[in-house]
Amino acid sequence: MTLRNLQYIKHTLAGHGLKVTHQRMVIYQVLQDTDTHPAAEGIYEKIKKIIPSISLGTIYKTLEVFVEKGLIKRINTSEGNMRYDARMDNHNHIYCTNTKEIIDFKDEELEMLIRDFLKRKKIGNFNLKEFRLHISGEKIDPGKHIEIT
Amino acid sequence: MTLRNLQYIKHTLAGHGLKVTHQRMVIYQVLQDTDTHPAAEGIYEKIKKIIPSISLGTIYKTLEVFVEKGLIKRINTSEGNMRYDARMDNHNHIYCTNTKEIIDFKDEELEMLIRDFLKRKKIGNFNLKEFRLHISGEKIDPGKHIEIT
DNA sequence: TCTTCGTTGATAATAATTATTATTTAATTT
DNA sequence: AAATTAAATAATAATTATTATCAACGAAGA
Repeated sequence: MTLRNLQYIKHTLAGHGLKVTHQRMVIYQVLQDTDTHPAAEGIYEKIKKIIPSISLGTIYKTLEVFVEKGLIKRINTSEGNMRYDARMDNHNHIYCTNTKEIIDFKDEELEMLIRDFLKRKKIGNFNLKEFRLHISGEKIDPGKHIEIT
Repeated sequence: MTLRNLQYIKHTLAGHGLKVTHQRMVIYQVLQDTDTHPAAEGIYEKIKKIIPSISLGTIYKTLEVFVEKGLIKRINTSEGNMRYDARMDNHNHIYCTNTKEIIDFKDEELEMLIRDFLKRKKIGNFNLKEFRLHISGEKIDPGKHIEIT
């Protein structure tokens, strides 16, 4: 965690009306450095290595506050637990039903395609916030990565 | 529940390798007649009106079995509970973040658009099963319906 | 009808999350 | 810089959602 990052994180938290605490800084930093969309428990394990005294309740509370303030997003899953995403730009998700991985997938063309479609297709009495394509299936070799070309 | 439907449901359950029981028939029928994507608790309330002796555990077990056999689908949500969808054709979902409603939205053009895109965009080491567009936002008047035109 | 085996209902157990509260910490005031 | 205030944290209890267990029951075939 560089000094530059530290300042940036402080600024981000404060800018969202949050009191800057060590716990929040570390949690936010760890989320920023993760693209695996972890659950609370997984985040807890990572943070414990940095702040051994952290409480699981603090993780939950902090995640809730971050979601509320628009710093991170909750991810839609059909599993029994919640997962989080610190990436706030529009992007899609690929779900692997056996490894439970959620892989980011950004594509400008797809985004334009859908955005354009939705512009034509009017949804009345509804204030559209965002859209995301959920692609689901199974990795063929669970040990290897998915490759998008 | 007409006699015709009864026969159809029996056939559907048996056709998926399930023993035909009164509970399963009623649960499947109710799911078929619902497009609100209810949670287990909501389904339980509906079924209790028809089979007062039903147990919540039976609802959960039955839903699990139905999902496993491909009769219904679990829906991805960012809430703390699971929701179910008996509609098995490809369609998309509109999420209202304040009423927690999930509204079906089917559009052939959109489907073609995405299907065509995915055909060009190859995802390696991945066996694609399905895709769905998740649209989220808020109803402007929560008392009224969303209108897609 | 009898038998078999899966299903159901009742309930206990577990997992995930939220709530509570005393203590600690950051920010504010003096 | 010390004192004050208000909010955040840690520890833990409580709640919610879901899954597991098991005796009794019911469906389907012999």
